[in-house]
Amino acid sequence: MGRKRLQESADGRPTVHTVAARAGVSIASASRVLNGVGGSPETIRKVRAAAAEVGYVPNAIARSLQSQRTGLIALAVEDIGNPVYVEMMRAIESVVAASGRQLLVHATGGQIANETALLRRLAHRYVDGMIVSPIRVTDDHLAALVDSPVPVVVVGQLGADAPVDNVRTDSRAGVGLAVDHLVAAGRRRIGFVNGPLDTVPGAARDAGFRVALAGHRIDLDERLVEVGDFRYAAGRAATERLLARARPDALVCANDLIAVGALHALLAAGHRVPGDVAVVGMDDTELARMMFPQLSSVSLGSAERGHRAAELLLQRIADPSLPPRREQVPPSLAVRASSAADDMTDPNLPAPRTPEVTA
Amino acid sequence: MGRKRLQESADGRPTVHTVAARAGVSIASASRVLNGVGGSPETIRKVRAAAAEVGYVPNAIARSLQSQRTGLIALAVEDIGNPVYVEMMRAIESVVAASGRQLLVHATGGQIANETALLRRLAHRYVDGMIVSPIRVTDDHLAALVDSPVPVVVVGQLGADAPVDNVRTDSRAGVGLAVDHLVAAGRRRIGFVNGPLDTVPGAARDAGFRVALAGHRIDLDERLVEVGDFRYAAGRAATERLLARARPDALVCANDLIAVGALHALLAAGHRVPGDVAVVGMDDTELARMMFPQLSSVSLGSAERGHRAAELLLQRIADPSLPPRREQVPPSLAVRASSAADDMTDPNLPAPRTPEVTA
DNA sequence: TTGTAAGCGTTATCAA
DNA sequence: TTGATAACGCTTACAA
Repeated sequence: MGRKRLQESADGRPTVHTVAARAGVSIASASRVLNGVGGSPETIRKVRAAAAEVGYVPNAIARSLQSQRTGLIALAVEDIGNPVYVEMMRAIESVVAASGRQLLVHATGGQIANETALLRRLAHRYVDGMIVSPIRVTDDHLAALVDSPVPVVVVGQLGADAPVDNVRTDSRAGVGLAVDHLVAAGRRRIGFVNGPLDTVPGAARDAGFRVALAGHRIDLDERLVEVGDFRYAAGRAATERLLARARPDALVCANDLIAVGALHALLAAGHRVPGDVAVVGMDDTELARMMFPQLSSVSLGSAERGHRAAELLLQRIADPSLPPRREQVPPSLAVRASSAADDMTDPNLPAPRTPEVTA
Repeated sequence: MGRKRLQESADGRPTVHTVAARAGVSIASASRVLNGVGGSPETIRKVRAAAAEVGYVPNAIARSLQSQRTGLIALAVEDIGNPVYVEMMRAIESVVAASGRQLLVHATGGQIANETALLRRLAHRYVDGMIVSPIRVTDDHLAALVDSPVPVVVVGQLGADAPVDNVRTDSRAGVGLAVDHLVAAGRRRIGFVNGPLDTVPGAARDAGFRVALAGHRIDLDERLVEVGDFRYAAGRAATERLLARARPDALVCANDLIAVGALHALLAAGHRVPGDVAVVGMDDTELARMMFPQLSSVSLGSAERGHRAAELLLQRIADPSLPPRREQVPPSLAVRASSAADDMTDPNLPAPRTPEVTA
C-alpha cells in the first residue's frame, strides 16, 4: 500500500480523516457532526469549520457501501428519442423524486446485448432498483432480469409467469380500438404500418390488427400492411412503399412516430388527411397533438404505466419479500382531426379563417 | 456488529467470501479468478464452479470504492423532451460507449436547485464525470460546477473566464443567419418567438435578433416579439398572441419546438407557410424535418458539441491536471420548405400530385 | 500460485 | 458526548 493511512484520499481530496485531524477530534465525532447526529456545540463548531476550510465533500460510494443504498433509480428504455418514453419518464420521475431519490435514464438502443450489459452493470448495485421497458425479450434477457441483484420492474409484455413485477397494457386491444373507430367511420381499406415483427409490441400489434379486421369480417389485403421500425424515417418510408402499391382509405400506425411519418408521406403525395386517408397513431404522445392536422392516437397509458411501475418498485425496495405482481392499464382512443369522420378541421383548434392550406 | 464476518452480505447475497469458502480457497484467490488474473487451473475451476452455484454477482459499489472509478458518465439536461438534447445525447453516448463506459441521463427540468442537487449527489462520486447543459447559470451554480469533485464539462455559454471545460456555440450569430436569410428572401415584417429572457440562450437569442435587424436597418416592431418557454405549447400560445396583434411575414423561433408550435398556430389560423409567413426554427432537430412543410432551422451543432464535450471530459478524466479548455462550434442554416423563397413545396420531397392540401 | 492482511472512505457499535 | 475499532465487499501488495 505504500501510503500509510494518510488523511486525504488517493486523489488528494479531503476525507473524514482530514476533517477530523484538522478539528482535533476522532473520525467518529467528525462523521457524527457531518451527519447531524450528536456532537457537543464545541465539537460541532470545530468540525464544521474544518470541513469548510478543506472543502470536504463526502464520498457517496463509500457511504453507499456502508448503507447498502445509493438513492438512485434507473430507467432503461429503447429509444429516448421516442416521446412515449419521455412521458413515461416524467411520470416515473415524479414518483421517484417524491421518495427522495433520483432517476437516471439509460437508452439501450433496443439492442439486447446493450440492455443485458446494463443490467449486469448498473444493477450490480450502482442503483437501488431499475425499471426496464424492453421491446425484445429473450430467455437470456429474462434470466438476467429474474436474478438481478437489485429490484427490477418491467414495463411491457413479459413471458407468461416470469417472477418479475410487471406493468403492461393491451396493445392488441389498442389496435382494435383504432380499427373499430375507423370502421365505424366508414373506412374499409384500412392499412397498417408496423414496427419489426420480432419485437414484442410489433408482434402484438400485428396480431391485434388481424384479429380486429376479422372481427369486422373484412378480408385483409396484405398489400395494405407494411413494416419498418418504430421511428419516423422508417414510418415515412414504409408508408411510401405502401402507397406505391395500394390505395388505403385509412392507416393505423404502430406508434406516433410512425404515424407522423405516414402523415408526412400522405401529405407530400398530395393526399388529403383525413379526406382521402384517415390516420390513427398509437401511444398518444404530445407529438400527436403537435401535428397539423392533429393525429388521432390510441393511448396505451404510458404515463400511468410509468407511475405504477415506479410505485411497484418503491414498494419492492421497501419489502423485497413481496410476491411478484402484475398490473394492467387499459388502452383508450383519442379521436382528433386526422380521423374525424367529416373531414372537419381539428375541433381542438380555434376556428380557422379558411380551411384551405397550402403547405 | 452482531454478525461476525459471515460469508454473505447483509441482504443475504453471496460475496467473495461465500465463493471462497465454498471453493475452499482464500478470498484473494477467489477474487483473482473472478477477475481473470492468475490462479491455477484447479483453483480456477473450483472458484468458477462455486461462483456459479451460489449465483455470485460482484458488488460494483465495493469495487468502485477500491478502484476509485465507476465507469459511469452522467449527462444533465434541462428537458429531455426536447429533441435537441436527444441528438446531443446520442453523440455523447457514442463517444462514451467507445471508451467502455456507460452514459446516464438526468433531466433537471431546468430548475437550478435540481441541477445543483444533482451535482451535489451524482458528482459526489457515483459517476466518473458529467456533462451539464444548464440554461440558467447563477453564481451558486457556477461555484458548484467549479469545485465539483468529479470532472465536469459544460455545454453552453458560461461566464467569461470560469475555469471549467466548456463547449459553446454562437446562438446570437445563429439568429443572425436566420434573419439574413429571411431578409434576402424579401421578408421585412420579421417576428420573433423566444424562450424566457432570464435564461442564457433566451437572452442571447433576443440580443442576436435585435442586432441582426439593426444590421439590416429594419426598425423592430415590438409587437412582433413574443416570449414563452422553450416548449411546443408555449410556442404555439405565444404565436397565437403575436398573431392576434400583428401581421408578420416571417417568424424566427428560438428553437424547433417553438417553431412547430408557431407552424401549428399559423396553419390553424389559415395562414399559408411559407406563402404568407415564413418560419425558421433553431437547433435543426429531426423534428424540423418531420413537419409538413419541413422547417428551415438554424443548426447550433448540437451533435458536434456533444461529441466534443464527451471528448473533453474523457481527456480530463485521464488527466485532471489539464488547463480548462473552451471550444466553439459555429452555427449554420438549413433552408427548407417553410422559408423557401418561392413558396414551392419542400424540395426534399417527392413531387406532390397536387399542392392543395386540406388539413 | 497462494494466503494474510491492509486499505478504499464511510458509518455504526460499544465501552469509556 | 467521545474515541477506538469493526464492519461494508472488494482488490492488491507482500510474503510464503
